[in-house]
Amino acid sequence: MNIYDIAKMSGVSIATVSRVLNNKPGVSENARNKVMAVVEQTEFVPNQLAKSLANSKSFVIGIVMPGINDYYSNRVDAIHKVCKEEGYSLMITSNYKDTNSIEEDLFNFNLLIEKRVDGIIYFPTHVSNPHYELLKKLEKKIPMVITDSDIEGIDISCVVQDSETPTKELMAYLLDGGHERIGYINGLSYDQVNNKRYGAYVSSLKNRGIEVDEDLVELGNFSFSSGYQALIRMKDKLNEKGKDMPTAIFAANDKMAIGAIKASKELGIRVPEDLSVVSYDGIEYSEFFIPKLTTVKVNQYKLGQLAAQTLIEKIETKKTKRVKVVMDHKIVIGNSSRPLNQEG
Amino acid sequence: MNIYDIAKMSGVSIATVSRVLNNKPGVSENARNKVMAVVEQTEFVPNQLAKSLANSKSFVIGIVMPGINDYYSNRVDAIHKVCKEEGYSLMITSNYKDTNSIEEDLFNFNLLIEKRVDGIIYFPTHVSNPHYELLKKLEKKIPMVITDSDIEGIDISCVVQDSETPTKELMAYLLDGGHERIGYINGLSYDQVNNKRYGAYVSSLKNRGIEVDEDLVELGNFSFSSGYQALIRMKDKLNEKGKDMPTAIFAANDKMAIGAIKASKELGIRVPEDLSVVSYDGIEYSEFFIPKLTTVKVNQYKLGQLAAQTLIEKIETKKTKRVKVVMDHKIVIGNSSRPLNQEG
DNA sequence: CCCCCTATTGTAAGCCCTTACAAAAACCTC
DNA sequence: GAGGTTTTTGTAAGGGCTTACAATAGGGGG
Repeated sequence: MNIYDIAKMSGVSIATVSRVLNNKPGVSENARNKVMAVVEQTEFVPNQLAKSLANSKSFVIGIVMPGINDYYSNRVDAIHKVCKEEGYSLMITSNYKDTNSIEEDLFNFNLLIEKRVDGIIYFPTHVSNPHYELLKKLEKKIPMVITDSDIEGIDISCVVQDSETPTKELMAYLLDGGHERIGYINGLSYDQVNNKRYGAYVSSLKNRGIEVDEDLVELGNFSFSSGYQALIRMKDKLNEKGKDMPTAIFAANDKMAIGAIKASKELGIRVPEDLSVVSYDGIEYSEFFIPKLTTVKVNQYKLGQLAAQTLIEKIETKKTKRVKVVMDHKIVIGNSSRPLNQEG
Repeated sequence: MNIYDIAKMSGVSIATVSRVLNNKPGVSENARNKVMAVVEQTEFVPNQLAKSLANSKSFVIGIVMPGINDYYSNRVDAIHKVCKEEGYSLMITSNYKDTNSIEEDLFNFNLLIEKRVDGIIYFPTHVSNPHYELLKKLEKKIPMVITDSDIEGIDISCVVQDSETPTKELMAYLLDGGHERIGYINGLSYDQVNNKRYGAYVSSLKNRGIEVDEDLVELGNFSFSSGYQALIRMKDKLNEKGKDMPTAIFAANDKMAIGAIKASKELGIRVPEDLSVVSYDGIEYSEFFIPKLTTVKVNQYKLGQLAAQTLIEKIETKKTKRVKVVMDHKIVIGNSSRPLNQEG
């Protein structure tokens, strides 16, 4: 069933059918009615592939992301919503290699380009040199927006979180509260956002004249259990060296903070009485965890909206000006932390 | 840039180019090399839209889901992984109307059909009469697999959880532990899975000769805060009527259980000492929440895998036999519950 | 009733592929 | 080298749509 059939059945030409189907002017009321009647009766569904082919426009937007997980679900939901409102569909590709391999990102980009998506939203985590080369090649091939990473020298708009300011604010909160021995549970080292957070942690300490103690820094991978284990490792290591536990810990994300608090409880360390734990992300759980987390709430939903809007604007206006959108943030003070000298 | 250009540049015909591009036999080594050289040099990317049009096969699978959220992310991730391995891409559509409106589901189905996806995975929540009509129409139009709901009289394969057995097992655990006043925090009433859980709760009580006390049943909407509020409402209502709180509560999902536990703590009700809370889903967070939840772990990842495999098999073999796959489950006993008579 | 202008309609080419079928080339055999 | 096979190659039609442009119909004025 195609427009030739519809044309025949309604006694008009395919051009007229096409015009009716696309609500274009220049069709008599009579012809329009005849066509509509046949379309309804036959439940005809035009073939978008053919349409896209003829128009060189697919009305599909692609996402290249590290994995479809709870961390990204709000962001993707927002992207989908905006796309839908603007008439676009969403094609999602994600990366299954452990290392978020560049090969697989490349594969995903090619897939989307072959499918002739109108634009791509990229959630990079790594930004290595080969990524740079890859993006450099893509920058003029297809409209694109990057989230979270701002890559210098590449003409691609981005929507990013300001990772430094909130980290500094939260560090100031701890330091002002009298904490000086502040540990850190770090995330994966290739992650640009993560590294900025860590960098701000280090500089916050230095600005107050506090030396960074390597023994207070543990590495995790953003998961609950890695936070759990990181805390246990930290405790063991400090024990061994005869050092005290820190009075506060900054975890690079909420999940690791939760894991660390769980481990603390099991080790008899009370949070926040003995140990303040603060973190980053403001995921939904952070509010319902007991204790409620002190964290930086990043509005993933808005981040997704902005990314989609930026991309669609780029697609539709063909504007080439690079835009950098910085998300606002919000510090949430919960019950997982408190000033050092507070009684209670 | 298209195959005509490539043909011209490499001095062969488009048929030969097409054969080379698709690794088809019957091309001389010489011709193949010439074409490959040009393809590499020009970085030519064939247009999948045209290909799909010519082949009547898009290698795209669509999902119609209620919303892209953390609950579904594992399932979607698994679907994507299987699709990718089998050479399919994924197009996601979700429903933004509060009520998961049938109109929007219909819109999404039409969108995917217009885009000529090869098959659809549907995550229904409602299954009302209009849904039935809709699916009845679609059943022969396009290969489809439904998750979670088994709809009688419709020739569409499904992958479902067994909601009743695990609920009964968990109820037996509570009842065997001496609990008799067992409350329930229900989810949304249109959700088939939810209703089966509730039904099993009711029948478990009846089988032990326990009357269902309506005052012990509260309604939530699966969110943390609805569980939180449900518990507070229950307490207030029981207070008013001069009744005791139940000794255990079955929450229709983990999030509501967590909300309820949070509310309990705030009201001075100790979990599990004063109140056992059990629930359903086994989300990642349930294990790291304090206390660790007693819950039914549903393997969302496997569910997604099975759904995708079932669909792809249907697409590729054109088999018409309806299949019903039932997921296995696992009861996880955590620290949010305990036998009534246990001291501690 | 003729002429001109506008509104409507249809034809055909184009978007980029695949593939059946015909044609040409290469290879064997005797 | 003729005759027959097999392999390679190319032409052209088809998949379903859009749209420029030509053709036709309809309307108004004189």
